[in-house]
Amino acid sequence: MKKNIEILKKHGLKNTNQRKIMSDILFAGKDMHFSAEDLKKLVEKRGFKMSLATIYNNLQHFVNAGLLRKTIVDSEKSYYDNNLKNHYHIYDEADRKLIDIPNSSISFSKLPKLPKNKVIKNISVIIQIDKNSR
Amino acid sequence: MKKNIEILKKHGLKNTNQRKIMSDILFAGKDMHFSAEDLKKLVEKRGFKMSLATIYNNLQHFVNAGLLRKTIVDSEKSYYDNNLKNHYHIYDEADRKLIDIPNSSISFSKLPKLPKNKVIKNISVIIQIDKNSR
DNA sequence: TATTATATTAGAAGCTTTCTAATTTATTGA
DNA sequence: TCAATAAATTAGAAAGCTTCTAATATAATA
Repeated sequence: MKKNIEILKKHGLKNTNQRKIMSDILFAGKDMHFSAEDLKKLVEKRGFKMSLATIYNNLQHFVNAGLLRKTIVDSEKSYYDNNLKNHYHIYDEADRKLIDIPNSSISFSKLPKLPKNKVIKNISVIIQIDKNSR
Repeated sequence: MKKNIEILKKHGLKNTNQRKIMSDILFAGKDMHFSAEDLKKLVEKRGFKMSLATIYNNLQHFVNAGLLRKTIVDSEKSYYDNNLKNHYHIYDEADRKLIDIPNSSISFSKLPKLPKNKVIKNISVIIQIDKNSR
């Protein structure tokens, strides 16, 4: 896919086979949440081999370039999100699944005063669902 | 401190030297955020030795017993919080510090509809402060 | 207080993530 | 266009964080 190569170039990232493979999966247009290991499995499913280290390194580059987001959900593992629109998450502990919810579905009527000179970068809201509910 | 021993007993936790040491630090009445490694340093500062594994194991037990909370802030490490009152967090990326903010300082005017039969366990709000603001 | 059952400790093992030397890709100049 | 040089990338190895489990300690029972 030519488009993906151009996306990489535009962000100052060298165009390598490994990145092309990752981009084909990540920028196909479907919203997804995944760990590095998840992505490795998807790469292998397509018949390619790639070191997990390479996947980690490139995910970091993609995040720095603004092509992906690293989400804060779980303290055991890092998860990435290719949905760049501002949004919140519902996290279901039972199946460890993250569900995107649009920005418009949560509103604040009150927010705290910040320390002097501090600026909000992001507000992350995670609604945890009880493991025992079903 | 006798009180801490009783807290442990009340929660079905056996009374060991290691837990007494941890309790003396954690339940002294001061709100704190810390990692397992942080706590190990505090233990050593008091002149005791304890395996990091023991600290991890016991932190988990304390969380299960409802004496501590595991917070979701950083995907690199687990952080614990001895403040059990419902509250939210401001996370300052620059110095990697968490600041507690009381429940009353944030209000929602709108929350999303949940999937059928699912019940909210917790809403975690983290306000990330921009690294470059000062 | 001795015996049996249960829980805890901490070294070792297992994940997840980062580091760095070898390699690949891009750039420059002829 | 092609060789030489510079810069970035790959992936094995190392490091860091967390869990597992056999040996040990604590609690329960008689």
